[in-house]
Amino acid sequence: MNIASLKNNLKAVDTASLVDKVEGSLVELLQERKLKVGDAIPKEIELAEALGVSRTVIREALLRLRMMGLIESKKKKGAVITSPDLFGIMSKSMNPHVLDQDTLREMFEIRLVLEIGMADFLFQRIKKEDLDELKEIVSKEPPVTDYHLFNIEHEIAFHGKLYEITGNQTLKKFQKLLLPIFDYVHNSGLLKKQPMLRKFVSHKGLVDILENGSPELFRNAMRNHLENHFARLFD
Amino acid sequence: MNIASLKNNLKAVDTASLVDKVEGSLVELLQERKLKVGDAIPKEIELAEALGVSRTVIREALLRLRMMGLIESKKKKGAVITSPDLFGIMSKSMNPHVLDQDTLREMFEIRLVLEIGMADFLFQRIKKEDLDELKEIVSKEPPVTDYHLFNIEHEIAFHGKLYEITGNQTLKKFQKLLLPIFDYVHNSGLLKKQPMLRKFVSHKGLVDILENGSPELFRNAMRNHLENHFARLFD
DNA sequence: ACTTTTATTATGTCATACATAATACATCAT
DNA sequence: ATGATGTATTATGTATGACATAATAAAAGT
Repeated sequence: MNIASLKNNLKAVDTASLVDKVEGSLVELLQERKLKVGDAIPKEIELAEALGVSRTVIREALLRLRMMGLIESKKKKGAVITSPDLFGIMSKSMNPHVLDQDTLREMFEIRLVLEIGMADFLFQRIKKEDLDELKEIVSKEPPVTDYHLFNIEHEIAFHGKLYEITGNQTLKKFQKLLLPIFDYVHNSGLLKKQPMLRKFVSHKGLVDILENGSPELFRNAMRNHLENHFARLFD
Repeated sequence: MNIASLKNNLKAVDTASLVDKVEGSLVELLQERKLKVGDAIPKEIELAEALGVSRTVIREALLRLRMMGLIESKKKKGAVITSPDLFGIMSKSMNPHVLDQDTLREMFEIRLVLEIGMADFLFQRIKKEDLDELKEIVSKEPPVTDYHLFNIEHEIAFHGKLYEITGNQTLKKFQKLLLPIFDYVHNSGLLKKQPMLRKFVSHKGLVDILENGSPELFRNAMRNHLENHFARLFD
């Protein structure tokens, strides 16, 4: 009898650890019973007895759920269900020092993709107050000097506001996550050369288009605005 | 003495739990010593003794690192350092049934942003073989019927290939992550109405532009191609 | 009625023992 | 000697029991 036929007859005994199984059971519990956010789940000991495993295993499984953002546990109240914050989880391992260079560069690229691609949502959801705030930010724009090719904080204020305008909280969180990466990549020797000082479409130019232009115009303008970054990636 | 002045004098005793501290120490250890991927880290007992805490605490901290994708632990070999897979981590909690509706809709939106914004990377990195493959995919495009507004598998094949062409692995993983979400959102009653059957720029049209056009043209074409989805969000 | 003290409770931490899987080493038959 | 088979070792996985600690509720005191 060869290996292949064995595989067919022996049907893979599950190699999953106890914790794995318990984790599965708990996740099921959460989504089946349609528990509302804020509801408490049973105590560790109760779970241990109900599932017939030790509290150790329950605790490890709960820890996993906690890391996934599915629950939060407080000292006395036990654990309560929470709505998972996807990027909050990622932010844990989003440490520039532990990511390899390829990944860092790719995150850098994704930021560019997002800002060019978000145009339609900007135009769909921008309000008058947003426009005013953008103008306010632009009016405070510091001059470009030789030492500081651009002012990081001002960049963050402007571009961050754009993410906010999209009305997409998840996207906004993503951006917050990308910030340290962007900073790191920009300053490390990861990319080919220092950006040129040539100015392309300015922040003010972008605002003008937001006020009077179209998504199409904005996409192209943003692409142009980010030219220095693209140049460092492509040239 | 009021609260404010207290805050200044008492300098925030760290409320972090033991596990929190140990986790921090371990992360430091990983990034300071510049350990290569595949290197083994000390055994649990050694760590426990070195840091002066119980093995329980060490284990919980290690579990966190494992969930962050920083290490992998095997039965005998102890734990080895791995390069964290950001989206692999997220995929753990990326279960449509545990995410709230707003988040789901926002993930849906992000997909649209990405596909419109990725144009420059497509043009920069596409190879002749990629173009051939895209043409091959398009040639097998099933006809549109009343029952199936579009064939999901074909959609995935085509758009997935685009992500692949960007050469951005992280982006590609992101897309894989988004797939079940997209499917779920599309089929659930989350969005306003069924997409219309009107055809806009086709897959073939997109390929033509990839061959002879420019990033600008592609962005606009993709925006048009996705019009049905946008309509469901905006109308 | 309001503050302070005490008791309760569920998670956090510790210690120890044993189970289990992966590996290395020793053994044996040919 | 070689290759298969058994045995020992080792580090993680699981179980158990105990105590610490923080948050809450209940009781006591003014």
